[in-house]
Amino acid sequence: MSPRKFFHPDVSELTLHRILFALSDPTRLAVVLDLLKDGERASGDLLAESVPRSTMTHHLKILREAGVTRTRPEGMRCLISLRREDVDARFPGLLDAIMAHGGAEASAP
Amino acid sequence: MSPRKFFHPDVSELTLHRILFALSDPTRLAVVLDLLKDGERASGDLLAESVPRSTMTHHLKILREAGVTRTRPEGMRCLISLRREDVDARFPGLLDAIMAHGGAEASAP
DNA sequence: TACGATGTACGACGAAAATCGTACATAAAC
DNA sequence: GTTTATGTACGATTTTCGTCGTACATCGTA
Repeated sequence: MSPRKFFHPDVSELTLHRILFALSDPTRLAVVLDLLKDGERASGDLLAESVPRSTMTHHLKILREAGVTRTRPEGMRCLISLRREDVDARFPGLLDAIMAHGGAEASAP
Repeated sequence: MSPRKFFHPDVSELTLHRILFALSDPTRLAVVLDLLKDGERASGDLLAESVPRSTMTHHLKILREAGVTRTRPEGMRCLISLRREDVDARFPGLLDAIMAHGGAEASAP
């Protein structure tokens, strides 16, 4: 009965165009802006009102496999956080620039 | 006999997710990194060896309509440049972060 | 004007992505 | 063990994207 496992790429495997692609979808960008503002959040609380669960799972998988987020199971739920240090280490200033933009288009599509 | 015209979005119309999408394709990212390094360049000189002209036109159109680049006709050719001030005004630090990454994945796909 | 050079428009094709319903898996509580 | 809450896996569908050939437009020059 192993706990749930999630693949997370190593820092050295992060590529710029993959990260940019992950952030180029309005829904995923809104998620990341939420995380930048509020820190770790339960996946079910992210845009819960406007996106079906299976769709959110899909987007979170893309963010996770691009190395942008970390998924940590906690009981029944999943806690999502940014891999800020990792992304910063490889692409310094990128998340800062995105966070600086802030809530201007943080709403869901 | 009007000269060729190209649509360029106003600074206020730039959106983060559109810009990130424009930069998320390896070919387009390579073009932008070239422009960051060398300044204005003729479109025909960009990745000329590896990308057919109609394909390059397509990518340059996406970059231009996202507000990342400016296209300026000069005789038979088209000179492409980054709209650095405009992108910087709206998303400070974004291009800096991308340029900092530099040539690590500047090669074509 | 006719020609060669450069770039665009358009269309077709295949690949990839976004959405989401349903079925299944996991974890906690009863 | 059963139930309930949460999230994933899978598949189907539709849309979008990337590629590129061909035809056309623009520009300079002979």
